[in-house]
Amino acid sequence: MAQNTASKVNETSRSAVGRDGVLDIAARLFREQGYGSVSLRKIAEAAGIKAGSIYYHFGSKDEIVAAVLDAGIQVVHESMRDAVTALPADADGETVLRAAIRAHLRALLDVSDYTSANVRIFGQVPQSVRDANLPTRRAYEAEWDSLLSRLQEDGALKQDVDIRRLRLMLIGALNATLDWFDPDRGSADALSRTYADVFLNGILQRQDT
Amino acid sequence: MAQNTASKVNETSRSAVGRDGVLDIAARLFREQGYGSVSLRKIAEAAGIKAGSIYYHFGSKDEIVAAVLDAGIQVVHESMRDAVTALPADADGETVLRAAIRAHLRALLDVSDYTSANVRIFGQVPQSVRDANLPTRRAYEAEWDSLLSRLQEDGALKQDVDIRRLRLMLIGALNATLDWFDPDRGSADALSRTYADVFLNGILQRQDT
DNA sequence: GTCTATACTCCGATAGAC
DNA sequence: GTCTATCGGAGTATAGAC
Repeated sequence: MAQNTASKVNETSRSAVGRDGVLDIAARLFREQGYGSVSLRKIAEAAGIKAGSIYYHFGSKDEIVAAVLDAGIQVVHESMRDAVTALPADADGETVLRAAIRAHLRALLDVSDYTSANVRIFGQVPQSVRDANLPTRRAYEAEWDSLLSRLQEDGALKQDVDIRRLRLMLIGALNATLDWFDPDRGSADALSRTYADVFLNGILQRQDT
Repeated sequence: MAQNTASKVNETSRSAVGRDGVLDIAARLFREQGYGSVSLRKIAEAAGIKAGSIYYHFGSKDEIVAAVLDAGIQVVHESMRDAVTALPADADGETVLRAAIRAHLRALLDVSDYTSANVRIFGQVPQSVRDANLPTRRAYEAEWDSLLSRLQEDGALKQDVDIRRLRLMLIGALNATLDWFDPDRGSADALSRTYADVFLNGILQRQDT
């Protein structure tokens, strides 16, 4: 986010932040403190402006939150899709799934305040804001369902697992890392390997060695 | 919770709720609506009393939330420990783990507004309230670590998985069901079986059939 | 134990000057 | 684009009657 619109940069006022800057700051605060604890006054203070000035850029607090939520899904969606697309066309199912898991965790834990803010505050925002975010979410969920279905049809995944439920389990497990992930105890990439190991092969010691 | 203290029941005022009743209602509202959306006025209204009357039973809103959070962990802790203790002494690792998973999901999804409220609002409450809940949480986490370590020492679990990380992954995955679980699509017990299947054996189609 | 009444704080939002 | 000033509402909490 906050990619500079290089056009029409010659304006009179040189705000240190601008609309995208306010969004960046809001996303960071929402990720750090949750929805209820972040007031427009806090956002404004962190942005170096006054609360009333926020309304030049946004019509309401809901509008800010909605923008943060949508961007959060878009970032992780593109991250996941790009990671899978970048693989060789003949990559096997395990490789594909590992890449998707790594991309999701990277966006969530390393890259994006927007994605982590979305995961953290989605359950705290007003119903109308949640509803507005749903189409974007559905698209990302469909991407996962499509990927998992393909792997199952190729015979890489067990036939008896329901795709929707598997996606809910997988994304839910990955998103839960936000509550305890500590980069000092290991990178997001290393964590993604552990998740892939567990989901792919389980934790039971197998007798057939 | 709200177990009636059968002693000294002969009092003058016959409140329909009492302290435990207020707690029950608060837990349900927190589970349904989250922390920020539930005011003392809402709790009082649901309890059939006025907001000011809450302060006869509790010193502050934080005190209510803290009581709900502690009870939530205690319920799921006892549920899990009882389920494991009730097994035959010679139950194998897989059986033990399945029982623990089922007990956790039952408490979360079927039985207790306190447990579900805890999972839902823990990340939304003031830091001081979170801190107050930590000892109770640590005890439950230690119960899981003890169980998982025992299974690993018995050779039931793979040797290369870190117990703490495994516990975080497992509890996180189970708790995440709260966001999407729908009893119309299958029972909590059935869901617990799917989680056990995935965590124990993974989702990869195995060639050694 | 519950009521009414109220103090105090903070919030989202608006109006108008610059 | 940002400022100051302010409105109306809702929140937690307290005091004192019953």
